[in-house]
Amino acid sequence: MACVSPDIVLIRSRLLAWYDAHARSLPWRAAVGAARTEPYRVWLSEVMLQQTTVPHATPYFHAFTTRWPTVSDLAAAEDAEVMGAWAGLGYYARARNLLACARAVAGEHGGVFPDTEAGLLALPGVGAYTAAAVASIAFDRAANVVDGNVERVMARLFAVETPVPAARPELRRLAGLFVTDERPGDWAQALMDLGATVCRPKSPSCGACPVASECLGLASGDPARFPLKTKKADRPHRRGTAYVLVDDQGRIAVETRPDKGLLGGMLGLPTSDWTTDAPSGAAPIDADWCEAGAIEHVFTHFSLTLTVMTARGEADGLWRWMPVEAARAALPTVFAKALDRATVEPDLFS
DNA sequence: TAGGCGTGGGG
DNA sequence: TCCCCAAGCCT
Repeated sequence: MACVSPDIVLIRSRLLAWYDAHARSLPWRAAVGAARTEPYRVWLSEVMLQQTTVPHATPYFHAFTTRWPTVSDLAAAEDAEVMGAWAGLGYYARARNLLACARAVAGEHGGVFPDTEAGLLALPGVGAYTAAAVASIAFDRAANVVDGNVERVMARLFAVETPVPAARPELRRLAGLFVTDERPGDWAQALMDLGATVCRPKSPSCGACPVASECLGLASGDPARFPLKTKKADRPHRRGTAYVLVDDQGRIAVETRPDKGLLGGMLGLPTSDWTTDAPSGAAPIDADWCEAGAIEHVFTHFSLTLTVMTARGEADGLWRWMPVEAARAALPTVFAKALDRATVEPDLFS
């Protein structure tokens, strides 16, 4: 009864038929039967969706496409505008590369995206996945689109026992078995929709899966076991201090962080180093500092306890001073939390 | 190449 | 509460 080997052709036809009936309606996706989505919108959505959920990315997609309707509009934007608009979405190197890519398209390609996988791959912030996704979805080119969803679907269909990340080359090879010139963009999106809605990481709904009969993982009795993973190291903890310095006009001291590294290129509060040991170092300026408490924040590779100090001060030339509402909107989440904590201090902004 | 790089939601 | 994780890319 259980299949011995997944039938590639059968899986393709079943999954494309399932996609025709069950494709998700997403803001960056053309309606069924409509013209293809513009490359700009495909690219923008793909970058926003890197390691990011659809609900989180969606309002940002609307904000960006409203404010910058074309790639040339985006290319002409100020760095600080784009970084501020990205605040809260995370992985801020994406925003720096987004702008660099828009400017490359506007400046070196006449405002038109390259229409080949190789051409796309040469752009900043466009890796193997995004190049393949844009080539297939926007330009209808056959491409092997492999993201986390596709890896999971392949690992289950073929019951791959090698754990990731070691299994990645094999999972990519398996995904490549399905790539043809027939509806390449729909195939890529069908596979990702299946992974997102049916072949989910936890509790997959195999009863709703159009290719369950071909799945060796299901036949094994425990499809959720795939893909196997190697255990990752524990996350270290760091401590630091952030400073909220307020002048008599309700503005706060801020800085633009260096382009490289954590929160690179983003607006930030004055801060100590964040270290494994107890926080050390002097305040950025001499003032009557008051401790407003602490906030907890978790980054990808460490967690952080940030003590928040507040003081009134005079505007000077050492810091940039920004109205608190404007700063709040443009700060990455860790600093927005710290600022919110500071506002519990009575009279700080009065 | 393995590690740096955010955030918020769900089990 | 904690752990996992979501359409990766860069160095």
